[in-house]
Amino acid sequence: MQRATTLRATMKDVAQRAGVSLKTVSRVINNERTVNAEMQRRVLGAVEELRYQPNMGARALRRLDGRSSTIGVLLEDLANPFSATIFRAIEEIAGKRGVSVLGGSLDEDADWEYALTASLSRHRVDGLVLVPASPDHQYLEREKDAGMPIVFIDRPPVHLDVDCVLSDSRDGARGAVRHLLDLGHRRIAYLGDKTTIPTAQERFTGYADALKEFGVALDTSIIATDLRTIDASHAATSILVNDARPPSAFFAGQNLVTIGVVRALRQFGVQHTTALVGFDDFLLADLLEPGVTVVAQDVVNIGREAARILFERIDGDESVTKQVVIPTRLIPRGSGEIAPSR
Amino acid sequence: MQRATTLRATMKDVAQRAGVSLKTVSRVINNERTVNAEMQRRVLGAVEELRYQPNMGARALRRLDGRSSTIGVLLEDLANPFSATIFRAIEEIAGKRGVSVLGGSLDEDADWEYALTASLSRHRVDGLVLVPASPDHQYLEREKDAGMPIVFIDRPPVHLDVDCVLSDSRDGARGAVRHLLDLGHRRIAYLGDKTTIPTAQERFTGYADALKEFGVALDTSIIATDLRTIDASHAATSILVNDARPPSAFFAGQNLVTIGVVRALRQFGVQHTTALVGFDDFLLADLLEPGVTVVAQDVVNIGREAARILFERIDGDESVTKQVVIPTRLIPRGSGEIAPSR
DNA sequence: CGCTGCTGAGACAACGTTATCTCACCTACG
DNA sequence: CGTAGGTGAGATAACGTTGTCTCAGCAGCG
Repeated sequence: MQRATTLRATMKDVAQRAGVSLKTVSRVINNERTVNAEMQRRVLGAVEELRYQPNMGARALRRLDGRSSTIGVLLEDLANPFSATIFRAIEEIAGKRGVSVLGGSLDEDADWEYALTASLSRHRVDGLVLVPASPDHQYLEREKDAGMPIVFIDRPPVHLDVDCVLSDSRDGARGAVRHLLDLGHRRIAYLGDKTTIPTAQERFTGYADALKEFGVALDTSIIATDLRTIDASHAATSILVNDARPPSAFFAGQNLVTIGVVRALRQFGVQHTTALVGFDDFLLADLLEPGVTVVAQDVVNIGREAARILFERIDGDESVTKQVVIPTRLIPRGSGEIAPSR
Repeated sequence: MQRATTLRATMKDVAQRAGVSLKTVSRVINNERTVNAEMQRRVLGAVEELRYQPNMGARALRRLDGRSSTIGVLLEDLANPFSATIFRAIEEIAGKRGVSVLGGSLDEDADWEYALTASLSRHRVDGLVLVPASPDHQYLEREKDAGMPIVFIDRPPVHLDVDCVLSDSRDGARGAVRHLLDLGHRRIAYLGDKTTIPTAQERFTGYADALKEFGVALDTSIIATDLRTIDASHAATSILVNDARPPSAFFAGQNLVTIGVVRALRQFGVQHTTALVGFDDFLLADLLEPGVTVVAQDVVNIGREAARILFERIDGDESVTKQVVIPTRLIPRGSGEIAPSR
């Protein structure tokens, strides 16, 4: 079989063509200043003629810093807008530095997380951005020690000391529920994602905080958790809406959950009489009737901040690890401003 | 400076620990059968203890086939649902094979496409999936010749012979416009994306086809192109709606364009009297009032098919290049079923 | 004029793997 | 019992780069 690499020009080929030594080509490619103009010209000419592209793998192997010009980004699900927006923000910053991004979706599967981080480790990525699915992150200590900076997004690291960027979930949720309480609601349902997800816990805590402030007792009969899909949320909402004493307001702890609630409220024709505030904004929320009031996360900035920190670490920043909290913003659009009926 | 790679165990370390030769470790790692059980046990023990992870870069360098276990996926914009869904579908198939995916967004910028394909070439990706922004793809011939299979998505290759997967844009658009014509509409506006995008051209052609079938002449005063954003589409629609002779129906050639039309129709309160069909489905289209009728693309299958073909090529398939056309589907939801007013 | 120091360029080794070659050992056979 | 053939394992080279060492050539100096 033809060796695949024989098909591409190597430094050796360029050197031969330019009539210089291998090392001189390397010097030109790496912009070292100790090469005279004429030789440089000849080398660049040969590079052009042969369309030479340096082999990053070989370079990473030999270089002292071992950098692969590659980072890994593992998110929950690249097809959902939250993950996709973050990926895009990171990719943009990486691209400017000439760094390529390896991306993956974990789907809340811890084993898959172990598999993909191992794969990235084998590829010797220069850094990792992670929205973890696993409950314990100590296993990443080894990678960190091997010189791979890690930045967590959305969920704080457990048993691991690395940087983290997240929304102020608890505060955002508290604000949303206060907003409903201020309007007079006292029977506010909570619908949330898997309770193993720290952000979901935080949001629930914010919900509980607000109720407590107003002296309202938690009522487990109007609290539903572990809702992962539009359908699950739709089903849970349907039951609540048709209860003898339905909640006068809903607080939905996540994107898809919110959409499920919207669908169910409309199905039973109570969307104009039941209040709703959702956590996390989504496209077209303003065009529904009523518009959906949400606690918006600044997703783009979460991604940018994570990328910024990661590259600082890659560039040698050894300062103490930090946790960056990005504030949320309540966007009233109608559904959250419906007062309880008499 | 400490050499970064010194921090990670190498085959040599494993060999030493297990008391065997380097090559024996290599044999175990690569599941070669010519190693006896006892040695294998010792090697695997050492691998475990040292948490050895093979260096893919070094492996790719040395192996005859030069495979990096990496592919590149360059799409329009990873933050938009079309691109994100495709990326996810490809990533899923690649993941099952233990292949990592380098992703990038081109934003219709041809120069950025040249830069990113060059970067992927330097990383020696095993294959490339591309939604091109450039008008001419001959420059990729070199990569193809170097043994890098390429699959185009959504837009056919120009001056390059590679596989391609796309939706039947022309047929889908024709069907959508026929649908409106059948209802009696004769004044149907066309709003579309950049005319340099082949898919946009196809959709316009489908629009023109249908009008011709019904003997309706093209009217450039109700045709707007080069709309790239919700705002641009909103502005164009606003003008048309407020015209002395407004169109009775709109055909929107792309996702964001459709949303811009929806916004404008509602702003001027004509969403229940003006028909609308959009190309490409979007989340919540069914929850708007009226629900938005769309020509849905089978995005997941486009991505899967592209990945399938790419890996077949990587596995050595040398058959003649193919073009796979995935059919579209008209989903009536209300907005497309509004009859023209008398 | 001879020595020092600098500058530009090549020779060579090494990074972490795998491919090839070699060899020791064992089994089977005449 | 001697030899052919097979089998498991190590020695060595090579992949495409970059780091280090070396050296030729030359300017500057006493």
